[in-house]
Formats: sequence, structure tokens, C-alpha cells
Amino acid sequence: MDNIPCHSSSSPPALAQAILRRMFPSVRVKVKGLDPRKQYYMVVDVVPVDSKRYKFYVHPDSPCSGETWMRQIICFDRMKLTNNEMDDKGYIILQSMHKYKPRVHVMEQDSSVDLSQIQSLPTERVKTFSFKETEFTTVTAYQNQQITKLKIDRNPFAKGFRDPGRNRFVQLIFGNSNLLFYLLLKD
Amino acid sequence: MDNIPCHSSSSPPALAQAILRRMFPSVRVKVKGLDPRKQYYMVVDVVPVDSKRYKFYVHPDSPCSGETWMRQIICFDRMKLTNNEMDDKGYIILQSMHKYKPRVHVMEQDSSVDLSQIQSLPTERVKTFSFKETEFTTVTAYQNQQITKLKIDRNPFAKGFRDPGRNRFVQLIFGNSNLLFYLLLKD
DNA sequence: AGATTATCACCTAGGTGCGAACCT
DNA sequence: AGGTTCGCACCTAGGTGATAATCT
Repeated sequence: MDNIPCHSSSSPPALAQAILRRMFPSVRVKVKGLDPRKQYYMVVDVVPVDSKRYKFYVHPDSPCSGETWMRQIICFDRMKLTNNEMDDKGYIILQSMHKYKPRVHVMEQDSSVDLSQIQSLPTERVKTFSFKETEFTTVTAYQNQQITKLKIDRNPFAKGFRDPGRNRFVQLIFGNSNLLFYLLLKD
Repeated sequence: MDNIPCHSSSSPPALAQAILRRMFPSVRVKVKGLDPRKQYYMVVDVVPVDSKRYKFYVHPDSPCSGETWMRQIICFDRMKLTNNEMDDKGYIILQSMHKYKPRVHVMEQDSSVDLSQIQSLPTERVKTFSFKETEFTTVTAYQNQQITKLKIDRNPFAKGFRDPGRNRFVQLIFGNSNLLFYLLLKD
């Protein structure tokens, strides 16, 4: 009757459920100039537009050769944001109603560092990138109907809310864009 | 209308579809005696009961500290087997109607090796384990009604085929087992 | 004849915005 | 009043064995 369980660790009793969602549109980057034979980690963290640093997200393909990373668009679409400060499952913890900006870190592999354990990223052999265009504001309920429409029209998981008629408008905005970072929640 | 695509690489035109399934029950191991601070990869490959070596599967949490690995049961339930020799997407390629045995490799991290690129595993700083009890026979259609019943009763994805009545028998076999490897396809 | 492939209904697993309920 | 949480219907994505069709 019961199945064969297969969990990585026993889940602690969840307190408040809070919010836990993917970021959409997700962070997508293309890299050049890596040493094809060296190993790198691709990491994203999210920083307040003013002060200190928050938890980061390691791309699940990490570590991987420069050659492999450069051959593709690197997509962090499984990265998850939450407002639950008690969290410890690898999500990025943010405060609602604050303004943030994602950063991408290209890290050469270092055997002495366990990325799943450390709190803050190393500073050596790391290149960091971020773009002003990707600033976004966190919310628990949408404040702006255009954002809602954008998400419904572009996120495959929100297909159930789509108006079969006119989604031309959104295509106009994003259709010819070469940006690999898209605008995120912006009110 | 169209969504924002997010693929790791452009998929090549699939030739023959062949078979592609997870292994169930999956390989599950518990490790002791690692250096809690060193980094390790956990890897499985599958070898014929007689001759040469086949492609391997790196546990997606790799690399990870010895401390972390030892704290949990390590479960390779996402590992996939196929009989499609043209495959190159990280699946384990096996020939149908042959007898195989999975092996677990505990590998200390080595910055100079990109596991996603190499064809055969390194031999230094690697410990390899396998158990006769886990030998199994590959098939494309089940030959043995007991195996079919075992899979239907224990695999959550096969719930649709379950007979709501008597699954006591399977519980009897597996219910009090401390084996971390379960018996696999065995006819 | 016996092995393999293709398709299917039926699941698990989990990502959406909505709207009501709940805080504070 | 305004921000947050919860349950929901509706999706995507993908893992099952059964069955029929196909291959060799």
C-alpha cells in the first residue's frame, strides 16, 4: 500500500506556509570568454537595491566546463523566491514590498568550498554581473494589471487564465527583444 | 502567445523513440566514514554481469560534503535507463534481455575532471560498491506477473492500475526489510 | 512467434492567478 | 484599509502498465 519513500532528508514541520514561487520571467544569461576546459559554477543571488546580501542559488548544472556553459543560454527558471525567513531548503529569501536586483556570479571551481553549506559567496576567482534593467519589486498580490497580463500571457503554467483573443500587445513589447534579462515585477 | 523558451540546449531530431524509463525500485544507499569536510560525487553505473562498462549517472546533488551525504539516504530515483544507443542525454544505455548490476561510486572531488564530459570514470580517489542482490534483467515487456504486481503496488506512478483489495503480499516481502537496495527486475 | 515500439488513460508532482479569509 | 495566507480550479511536465501495432 505505502510506496517506497525516497526523500533526501526528513522534512521539518512547516510553520507558516508563506509564499514560495519561481521567478518569472526567469534569469537567463549567455556567457563568453570562459576557459573551455576549466570548471565553473553559475550562481545567482538577489540583492536589495541598497544594502546587504541574501542567499544565493547555484545553477543545477554546476559545476560544468566553460565549453558547455558557453554553448547554451543559461536559465535559472527553477530558482525559487520566498518570504519565509525560516526557510532552509535553498530558496532565496526576500521581503515583500522591497526592491531587488538579481546578480549572476561565474565562479571557477574550488575543491575546498561546498556551495551548499557556505553562507556567503567567495570573492576570489569570481566574476559578478548585474543589470539595472532587471530590478524588480516583490509583492504578495499584484499591484499592476499589466504585470498580471504579462505573466498570464507568457508563463505556461498560467495558461488557464489566458484570454484567447488579444495577446498581441505583449508580443509587441517582448517580441523583438534581444534582452536575455527580461523586466520582472515592476509597478 | 508563445512562451518564453528556456531550454538548456537545442534538442537534436530524435530518431527511433526506443524505451526510456526510470529504474524502479531505485538505487538507494547510505554511506559512512566520509570526511565531513571534503567534497564528493555520488555516481552510479550499471555493468553487465560479465564484461565491459557502461555510461554512468551522477547524483544531482553532487558535489556535496561528506557530512551532507552521510546525513541522508542517497536516492538515485531520477536515474533513467534506455535501450536507445544513439542517446546522449545522460541516460544509462542498456541492452534488453541482458542481466546487469548497478554499482555505486563515491568519488572525492577533483577540479580537473568534468564528469559531464568524460566517458569512463577515474580510478583514483574512488570507492566502488555493488551487491549481488541487486542484479536485474532488462526487458521491454514484463515476463513475470509477480514483478508487474510489485511495480504496480509500490510505484506511485502506477497507482492507476492498483487493485484496491489485496496488497498484503508485497508488504510481507518488503515491509520489514532493512535492505537499502531492493530487489529489482528478477525473473 | 517473440521482441519492440507507439499510443493511451491514468496517475504523481508541482507551477499559475484568483478570490475568500485572515491578519494587523 | 491594506498586506498576507489559504484553498482552489486549471494548467504543464512527466512517470506508469496495458494494449495494439509493428518489426525481425
